[in-house]
Formats: sequence, C-alpha cells, structure tokens
Amino acid sequence: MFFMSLFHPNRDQLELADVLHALSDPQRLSIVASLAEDPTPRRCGSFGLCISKSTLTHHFRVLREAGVIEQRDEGTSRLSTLRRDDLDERFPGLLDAVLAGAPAAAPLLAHSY
Amino acid sequence: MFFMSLFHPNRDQLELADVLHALSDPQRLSIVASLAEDPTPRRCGSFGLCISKSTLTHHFRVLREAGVIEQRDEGTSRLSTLRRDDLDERFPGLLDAVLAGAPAAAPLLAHSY
DNA sequence: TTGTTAGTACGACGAGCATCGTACCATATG
DNA sequence: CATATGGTACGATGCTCGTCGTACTAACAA
Repeated sequence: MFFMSLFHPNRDQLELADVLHALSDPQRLSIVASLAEDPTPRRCGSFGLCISKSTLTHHFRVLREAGVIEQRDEGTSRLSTLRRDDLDERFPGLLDAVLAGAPAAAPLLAHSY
Repeated sequence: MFFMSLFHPNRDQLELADVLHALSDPQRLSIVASLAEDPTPRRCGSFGLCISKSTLTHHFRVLREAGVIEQRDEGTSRLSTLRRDDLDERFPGLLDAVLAGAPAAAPLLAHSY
C-alpha cells in the first residue's frame, strides 16, 4: 500500500538459496503451508500467527522478495498468494516436497492477531 | 577424530526447517551437490572450496547436525557422505528438487585447499 | 470529522551466522 | 624421533536475522 511499489523478482531471477532461506523459518513455513492449503488471496493478519504486526510485515517481505509469494494491495489490505507456477517451473517438485514435509498449517483462528 | 563423538540426528528427528536452513547457503549447497554427483565418501578438504579450514569445519558441522550428511573418521580424515535414504524417506523429493535447481557442483580441483 | 482497520517505516535489541587466524591434536610417513 | 597432513577448538569480527514497540499512513465506516 502507500506509494512504494513492491519488489517481485521475476521467474528467472529466483535464486534457490534465497527460496530455501525464506522457507527455513517456521513462521514463514506456516504461512506458505496455509497459503497452499487455501489458495484464496489473503490478508497478512489472517494467518493466526502469534507475532507482532511489524514482525509479520518482515516475514511477508522476505517471502515476497525471495519470490515465494506475490502481494498486491487492495483497499487497506495487502493480499498474498503463493507463486506456485513460477516455483514449479524454476524448481520442479521443491514446493510440493516442502509442503509434504511441513507441519500442518496453523489452525486459522477466527480472530485476527 | 579426537575423542568427540559426532552428533547425528536420526531419521525421525530430522527437522524440515533445519534441513532447509542447512541447504540455504551457497557453499553448503555446493558441497551437497558435489556429494550427490559422486557418492564416494570424501574428505572435507577435497571439495575445491575457497574458504578457510575452520570455515569448512563449520559448514560440515551444520550439514551433519541438520542430518544432511553423515561423517565418520578414518585415519586423519573425516569422511562425509550424503544421507540420501534418510532424507528421501523423511522428505520425499526434496533433495532431488534441490539438486536439480542447484547450480552445477564446483569443479573438483585436483589440489585440496 | 472522528475512529477503526490493516499495514508500513524506523530504530532498537539480542541472538545467530559466515568468516577468519591462531593454536592445537591425531595419525601417518620420513 | 621429526614432520607433514587433515582436521578441530577457541576467540574475534562484522553482518544478518527474528523480534519488538512506537509512530505513522492510507482507506474505509460511522
């Protein structure tokens, strides 16, 4: 939101090490798992994570800048989606393997943080 | 070597986040790629990496403690092998996907570091 | 206009990481 | 024995990370 345009690496700029690093944090892994389970574009605050808003912003930025998620602004919200096609194209099987091995996505609590 | 016994997590103790973190460093990724290309147990110093011996020790410990490689001592050497079976069992497809996306293994220079 | 909502920006803190050099230890070989 | 080889241990450095609180903004609702 605001003026800042969001950096998104394009498909052929994705770096394996960056993607792996983005996925190597439990909170971010949980976000990705949740996003994979339900592909509906969702607000950052709707993932039931017990961390502060600023930390939340940080994790979503890491995921976006590594090319794992795509974000677009809509109203007061920033909606996130998984870049499944790009990831599958660049690193076939990686996302599926990670999702299969990831602990179950955090239960989507009814209340936001 | 010496007296210290080497810590190796067993198969069902492998943590996805730890494995991903271990693989998210270019040097370590290069080690793993090299180890996958040629499964012969190999000395730490024989990977043609341009880093100091102590840094080398560090990277091999990270890989071992995450469960990515197995190390055993033989004479003055510490030989490393990829824990392919364990990884494939716990995280099917992950290693293959990572290896497919990894840059080509560093050329095995004839001289050690 | 006054709030509320969803999120960012900035600065800080402690912890961890990648790297190094130096010192040291085993084993093997002269 | 002495020395070379392959590696560890330790301490240090500088950078990055995950986390937070505070302050702020933009969009929307009453």
